[in-house]
Amino acid sequence: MENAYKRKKQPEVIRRALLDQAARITLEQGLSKVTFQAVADAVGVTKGGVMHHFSTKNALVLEVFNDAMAKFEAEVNAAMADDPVKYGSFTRAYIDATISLGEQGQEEYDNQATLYVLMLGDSELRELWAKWANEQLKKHAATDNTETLCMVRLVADGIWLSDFSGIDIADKQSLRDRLIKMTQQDFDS
Amino acid sequence: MENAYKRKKQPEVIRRALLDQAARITLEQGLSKVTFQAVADAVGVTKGGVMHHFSTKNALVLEVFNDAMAKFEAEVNAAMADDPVKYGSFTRAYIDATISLGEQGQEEYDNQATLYVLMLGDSELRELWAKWANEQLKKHAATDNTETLCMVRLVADGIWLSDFSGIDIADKQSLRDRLIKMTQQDFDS
DNA sequence: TATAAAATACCGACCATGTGGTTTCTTTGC
DNA sequence: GCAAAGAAACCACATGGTCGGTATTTTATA
Repeated sequence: MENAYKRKKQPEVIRRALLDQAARITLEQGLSKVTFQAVADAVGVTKGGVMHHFSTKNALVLEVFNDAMAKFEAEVNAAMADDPVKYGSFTRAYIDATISLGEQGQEEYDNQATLYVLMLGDSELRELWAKWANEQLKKHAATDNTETLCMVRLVADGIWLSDFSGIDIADKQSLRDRLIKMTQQDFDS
Repeated sequence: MENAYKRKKQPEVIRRALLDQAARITLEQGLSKVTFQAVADAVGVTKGGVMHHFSTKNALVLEVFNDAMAKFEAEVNAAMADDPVKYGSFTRAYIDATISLGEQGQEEYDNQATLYVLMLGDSELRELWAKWANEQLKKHAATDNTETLCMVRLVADGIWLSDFSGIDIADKQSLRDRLIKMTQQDFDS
């Protein structure tokens, strides 16, 4: 990204890079460090360049959030498509998308983290998230509405939270297996 | 708090008010709105007054965080003291402290929320939290170390997260009862 | 116990800097 | 040629932080 004016213009590529870097800075340094300048520097563009894509900081953050939400939704949908069983399929997909077993080695990009960090810090984003989540709930009510399945998803959330904050979980793999088992049978009868 | 210079000096009272208001602003408007000026205005004191108690913004936020952690610890300890059964007592106390059943009506001050919001937004606070939490875990390993109990606490975390972000939970009371039941018997045997 | 001294609590004006945002201009691509 | 992509210089302003002052409280001293 060195040569400034002369470089080939690839707005889509730049836009993606801006979103990615903004998300990275959010996670690594907190929302307050997500400034136009910082994002611009990270991508190798000027502040004006960033503002061409996202006219205000709120717009930028909102897009980062929507992007993370879309990725999460895509992940869930993909996992559901691979699941032959209907009962609990959403919950199993949720587990897949939420619990990372990657041990170490840079768990790619944790868009779940982006989602939660942004949402917990801003009440407007929180509302967006709640709306989206409640819609999902309703959408999969037919197959994933039992108390046990709900609880399983809550455990998944809890695991993510612990993981992200660095709290030790004895045997995550075993716990995950247990959760999956809990989705395979109607405990609530 | 009207008369400025002449008013009686009560540093402890002011300090408490500063911490409380800073926490409130954190929850209601986000960390970025927690400025010396805003906190000062909320308490009825000048910026200089705030800075006398907390010399830097980081120091202020750190104190707010420590304060919330202390409150949480006190809440857990109090609940444990009232519990005659040893097995799972920490987990039951954790449930008590984490899951608010207050329906509506201003759930007093949600210091759990303060804790999480601050910690998720700042990696240093996250480390503090992880350290504290892992210590608690170790401290109560004798009575609360089974996978089931761990899972129960994770559900509690999940419930808090859902609650705070506004996601509907079908029957929280019933779920809570179920969690409590899960702490009363050694399912892992 | 009276009083001087030192420390504390707090105010209010000030400053440097970074930030979000505006504008103008150049370059590229169609 | 024209619209989009992006650079570059600019501005207003809020914010974190400094500083010197004043009132009150505590401590030391006699």
